[in-house]
Amino acid sequence: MWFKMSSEKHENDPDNSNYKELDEETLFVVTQSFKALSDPTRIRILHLLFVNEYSVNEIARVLNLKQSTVSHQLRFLKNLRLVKFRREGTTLFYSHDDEHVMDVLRQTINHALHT
Amino acid sequence: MWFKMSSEKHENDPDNSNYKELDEETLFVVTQSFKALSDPTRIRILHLLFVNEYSVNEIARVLNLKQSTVSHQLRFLKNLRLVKFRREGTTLFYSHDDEHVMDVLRQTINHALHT
DNA sequence: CACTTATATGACCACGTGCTCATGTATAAA
DNA sequence: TTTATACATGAGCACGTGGTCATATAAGTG
Repeated sequence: MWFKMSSEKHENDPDNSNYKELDEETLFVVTQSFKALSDPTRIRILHLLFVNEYSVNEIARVLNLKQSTVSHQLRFLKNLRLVKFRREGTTLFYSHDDEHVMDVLRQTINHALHT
Repeated sequence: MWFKMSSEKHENDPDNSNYKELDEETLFVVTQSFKALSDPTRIRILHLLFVNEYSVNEIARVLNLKQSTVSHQLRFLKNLRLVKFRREGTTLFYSHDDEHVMDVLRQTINHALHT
């Protein structure tokens, strides 16, 4: 026996009044997450942080970026709680802090590599 | 018996010369994919296209957007091959065309909804 | 305290992005 | 061919973004 799902098409709902939009807050959160991943510098930083923690200067040296550039981007990522840091003397070691976002990044990189 | 993995830390590679950066093309592709998802209007459009196909005017009406706005964003998404369309008379029906990106979007929306 | 090292921050600038208006193009009907 | 409908496109503008330089702050050392 077959049932017609209301989501199959919208021919029974010509005005599409049945469609449930994303609520504003969800839309904002999702947008922000992807915005964090929409810049090559931030992706390079997060990619570096997949496995290890790194200090600001290490990140700058390995990725050949200015220290201030790295600091700015880390602040951006920190505000979105995608990275965290621990202090050791005057040095700050940054590491990733959002498994879900790192998973999404990992998936997308792997997908890009295998196509 | 325990082995020390080289990826455990980078203390055996102080200059981190062992680190393999993302190649430029992969970085570009990944960045572009996320850029497509980093705008609320584009997310709303793709979210609408999760299940059904929609004409340009339908999208504009349901999401309360100008027709030209929708057209511009659809061109953007089309260039990245995230959507496709079929013609029926003068009407163009758009639908999604990249399962991976739609999956990533679905995951992230669900994650945002459940936190 | 002064001095060094590591990082953060603010001002500025060049560039990118998204929306709107006006207009162009394509298909179908009369 | 004219007219109507659906969609695409270009120009212009307001705003956002990322990098750089200069400078500030913070912690450690002597």
